[in-house]
Amino acid sequence: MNPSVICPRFEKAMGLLSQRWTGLIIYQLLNGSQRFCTIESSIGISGRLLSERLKELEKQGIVIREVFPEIPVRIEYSLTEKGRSLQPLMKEIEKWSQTWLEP
Amino acid sequence: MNPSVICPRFEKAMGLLSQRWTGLIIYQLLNGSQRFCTIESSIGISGRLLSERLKELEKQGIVIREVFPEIPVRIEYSLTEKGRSLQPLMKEIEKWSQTWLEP
DNA sequence: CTTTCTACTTACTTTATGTAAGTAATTATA
DNA sequence: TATAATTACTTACATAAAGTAAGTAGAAAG
Repeated sequence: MNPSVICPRFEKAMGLLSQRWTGLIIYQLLNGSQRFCTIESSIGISGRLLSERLKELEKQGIVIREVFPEIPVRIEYSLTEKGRSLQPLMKEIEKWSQTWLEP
Repeated sequence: MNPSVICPRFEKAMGLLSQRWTGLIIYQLLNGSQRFCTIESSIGISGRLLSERLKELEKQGIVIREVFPEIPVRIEYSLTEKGRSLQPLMKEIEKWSQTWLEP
């Protein structure tokens, strides 16, 4: 692998999006904060990877994990401002897919 | 893996974008048609994967491969209309990355 | 006649993803 | 009371995808 010539920020963004499940998790969270098992069943990811991805997205400042100390505890994941700012991008993907892909 | 509840077209589009290198190849080809080795060195992908990705993108109708029977032969890859229609999406990624990521 | 270039392919290693089961705390059901 | 279910994970292992390096074939250049 040779060094690339493309803008490093763009490459980084692509690196994020090109990780499996990352885009779908963000897309799903654009509907509002959600619990682990809700995300899991809505996009069909396994717990193992969802856990891994959410940690990574938290580290990137895209997702926040909130613990509500009720009984039983409730844990919710939601988008930060940085995460929500991905909405126009997601809309573009939606638009393109409606125009150019079959279901 | 459970069945997902997300729009299948959106999922398909995400599946495309979330394959490593695919986005960068398309981004690169938005600058105009290019030869194998040019794409290879501009994004830093290996020949093995570039070959694989270009075949897939051709199958998806996003890229066309053209052979110019000169001596020596010249082979160029370019975007179809479907491929070029990804430009607004790419611009959004660019925009987001400029605002929210560090290089 | 050996090296270089282009557009690949093949063989092999490493990393990522998928699958299944397990855990701990709590709650619901028979 | 015992058993099953729920939530938010983790662990262990199998398979698939990606990375690395070398090879190939045809042509041209030194």
